[in-house]
Amino acid sequence: MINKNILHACHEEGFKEGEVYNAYKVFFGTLVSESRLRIINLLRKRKMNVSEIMEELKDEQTAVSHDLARLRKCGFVEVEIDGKFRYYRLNEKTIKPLMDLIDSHMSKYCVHILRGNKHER
Amino acid sequence: MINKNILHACHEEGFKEGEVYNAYKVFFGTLVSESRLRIINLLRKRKMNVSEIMEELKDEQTAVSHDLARLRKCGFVEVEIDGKFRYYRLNEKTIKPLMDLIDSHMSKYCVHILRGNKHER
DNA sequence: TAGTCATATGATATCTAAATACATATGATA
DNA sequence: TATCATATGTATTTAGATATCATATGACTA
Repeated sequence: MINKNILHACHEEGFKEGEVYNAYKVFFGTLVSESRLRIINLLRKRKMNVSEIMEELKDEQTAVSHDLARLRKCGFVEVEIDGKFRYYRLNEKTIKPLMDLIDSHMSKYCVHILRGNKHER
Repeated sequence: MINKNILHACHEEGFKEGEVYNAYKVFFGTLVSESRLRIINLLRKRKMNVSEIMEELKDEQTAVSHDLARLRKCGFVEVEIDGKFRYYRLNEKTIKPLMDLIDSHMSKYCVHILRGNKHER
């Protein structure tokens, strides 16, 4: 079920317009982070536990856990507990297709963004 | 054509890994702005010129133009010049389906984000 | 059951980047 | 040439993110 409008998504839940926009800000803000993008990118291949992610990214445990907390909060990833390990997987339903779409967009506009052009009148 | 990986998008263009992630940061950073989200939301309905957008959002001309410049740069919108007016339309190919996907994601997770839950163990 | 491994959470300080505001430029039309 | 519609440049303020450190928890292990 696709919503016609950003606001429809949460309005029914009783949130005000400004609050809904805040949720979108938190959601997109989650992606304005190289380390979180790297995690997402890793998880596109397979599920991984925290130690594996740390190893791949050569990053600190607290940093990785903080990033994962934010990703979880926004529904980018899901956790699966396996003994003392926690395996993270990408949200297949929405985030996987989302990232595919964005990659396809970026394959066209990445260059434009990086070159910093303002106009092409 | 869908890319398997964030990096594939721009690697062929000769950009380094860090640069590619920067482009993604700029892209998503564009969406961490209530005013820009409002503009996108407006343009989902129909194309509009700058004055019309100003009127709808009750915002200053310079503010709106700055926002539009950023949206243009990242490929969210396209311009169509009509005399002294400039009509903006949403990028139909990628951004429209993208926003639909995100809305559908948010209809599920918006509440979770707004409540600020960290965990649901 | 104490220890340790895997992971999460909290708090704060620093740094970056974004919103704001103001000045000015440009291109089209009347 | 004056005015309308819009774009661009830049400095200031301010919010938000990253980094770091300290600590907590839950599970397994000797």
